[in-house]
Amino acid sequence: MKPTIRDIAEAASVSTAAVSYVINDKPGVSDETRRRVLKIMRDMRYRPNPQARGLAARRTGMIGLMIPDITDSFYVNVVRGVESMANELGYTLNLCTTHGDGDRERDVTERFASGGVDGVIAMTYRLTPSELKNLSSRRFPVVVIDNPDAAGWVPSLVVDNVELGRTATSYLFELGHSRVGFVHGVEGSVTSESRYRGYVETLNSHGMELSPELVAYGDFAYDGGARAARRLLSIHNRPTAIFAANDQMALGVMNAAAELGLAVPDDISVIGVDDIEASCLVAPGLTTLRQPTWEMGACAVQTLVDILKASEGQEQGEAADSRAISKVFQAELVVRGSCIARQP
Amino acid sequence: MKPTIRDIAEAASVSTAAVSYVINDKPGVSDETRRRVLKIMRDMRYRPNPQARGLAARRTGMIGLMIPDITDSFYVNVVRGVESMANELGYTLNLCTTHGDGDRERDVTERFASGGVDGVIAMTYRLTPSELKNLSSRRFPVVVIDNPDAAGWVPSLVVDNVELGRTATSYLFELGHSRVGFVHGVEGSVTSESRYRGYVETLNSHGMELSPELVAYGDFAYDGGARAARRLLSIHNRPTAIFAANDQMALGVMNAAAELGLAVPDDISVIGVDDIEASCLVAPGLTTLRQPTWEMGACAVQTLVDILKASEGQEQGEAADSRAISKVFQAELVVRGSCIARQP
DNA sequence: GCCTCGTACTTAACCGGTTAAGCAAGGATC
DNA sequence: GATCCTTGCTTAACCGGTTAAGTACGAGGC
Repeated sequence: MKPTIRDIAEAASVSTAAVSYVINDKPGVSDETRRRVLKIMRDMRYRPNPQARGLAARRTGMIGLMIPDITDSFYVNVVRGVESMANELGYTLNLCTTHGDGDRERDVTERFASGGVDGVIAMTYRLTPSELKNLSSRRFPVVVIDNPDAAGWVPSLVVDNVELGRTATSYLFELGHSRVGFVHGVEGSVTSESRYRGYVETLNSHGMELSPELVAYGDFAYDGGARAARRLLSIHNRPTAIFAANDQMALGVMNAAAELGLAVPDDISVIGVDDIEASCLVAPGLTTLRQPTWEMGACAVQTLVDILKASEGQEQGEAADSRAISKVFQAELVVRGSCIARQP
Repeated sequence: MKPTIRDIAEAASVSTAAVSYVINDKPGVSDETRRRVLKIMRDMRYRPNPQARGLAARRTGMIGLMIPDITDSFYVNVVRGVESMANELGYTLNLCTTHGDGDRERDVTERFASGGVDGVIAMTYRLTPSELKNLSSRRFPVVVIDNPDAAGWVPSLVVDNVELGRTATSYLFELGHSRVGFVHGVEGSVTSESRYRGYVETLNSHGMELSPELVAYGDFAYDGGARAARRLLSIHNRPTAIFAANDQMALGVMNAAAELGLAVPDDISVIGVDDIEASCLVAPGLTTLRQPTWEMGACAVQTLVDILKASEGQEQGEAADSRAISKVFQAELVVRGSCIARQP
């Protein structure tokens, strides 16, 4: 059987308390005893039981991570950041996927909150800000990523999608394109709407009016992008560049263009968002906007752990500075071959 | 503060033991009391503390999941299967990525074994079979996925990569191709070697000799595939079809071919393995072999939980049927546009 | 009427740690 | 020499559950 703290205590002829102090690097043990105990722990291959530790110390050393879909590279990259930082800070991850189902999200958070984890990093679009707010407290922090609605209610990390839209559109303008199409994601998506706003703002700042025939709806998937492209590219004064709200759609646009006999980038430039793996596996490579997903994941853990650390000090529980910290991240342009200067 | 079992017991005027019996659906409580306790639990929004439960019952309800890389779609799809089934069976997941680092793998399993989880599902190529065997026991089962070396030592789930190689190669032969190139992954990869064996066997069964100039090494990545393709396609009697050991390389092959002025599939057919997202986002779509990743993930959990259940009965610990169950899965051909019958 | 047995509980030990409080010994302070 | 800190430990309560063993009570058998 695995050795327990009692076995170690016995072997070292000290009390379990002393061993506990050694384990946790607390004062009150002489250097000599400390060394002896450490040696015995090593010799007996002792590892404290995390459950018992957690129970007594009221911490689990685990962070709950809730994402809609582990297939989507956006989330996956956030997970990587979370994993890295969590690991560095001595936490371990409890992963749950929700498939964007609100009930499942409630279920999972409930389970998390019931003592399974010390805090939660959530990517959710279904839970309302007040639900999140209710769940979250100083001793059970919830950090939300990529949900602008939650900002102000709970600690949040978001990408500035309006600015992202501006960056993408400005880039195309700088290349000399003036008729730029836009492909939305699913209708009602806050993310897509924000990118659209950046698009419109940039048009306006260049003294242009929005042409409704240059805007189409996709569904964030390849086929939707292709459909939208067939629409946009069949109008009489067709755009010379298309900005799609994500890469899957952008790739759909590229292939639909090819089917229509239009070469990318010579006849039409295409830009996407996300920098998914496929974007550098196609020819020409897709120019896109990379969101700092890894960084956000890492930052989320950092934020969570900071709150946890802060709560250790004061016993207040709720009071004090309960305003939610929000952090805004900017996307970065990744230039590949799918956009070129407009042919004169 | 959150209610504990004592609060419930008090509110229901029974002992904590009675409440525990209710929680765990055990006999020894009258229907009336049971109902009363259940109602109170609901009213007080009581959820038993998983740590305390685990400590007392010697189970955590968690499964450790160790994968090399969460970016690779093969692993991700396994994770999805694991997640689904674990969820269904009432287990929660503890995810760790190792980046294929042996020390980290040892570290993680060590941590898992020290009481964090009830069992482990591991995708590892660094730990030796005997290390795995040592780690694994009836009360702490380890199920290994995709490591043929481990089969026979611990319960294992593997894909029949030789058969996969045969399927891919036969398919190309059936389309009339007789000069078929092969692109290896990194040198020494068991997976790649197995696929290669299937390739060679199929050649032989069609009465052909292996032509060494038709075999090249990639590195499982896009660039390696492209490099290999440039080699294979520049020989004087070039292949009419290429079988790459994974999709990333196959896409590299496709693009390199295009750069050389060869059309896919008209001049050259290409087949890959894995069915990554990009494979259906390119034009033409990449014909590939899909491994039953989801199914393997789900099956791994099933196997693990079966062993756990079985161990509850007998107290033997080690003895009895300690032979490792192994299960072999077959890949499935996914036909898209990148392979066509050889032009006469 | 007594014994036995099953049912519906309760009691209390235990899981493996943490931690507040207590205490003995030795040195400094006055 | 009595008092007061420190230092270095030990004791024991506690975290929130589970579970073996014990008990009280009513029904059934003889």
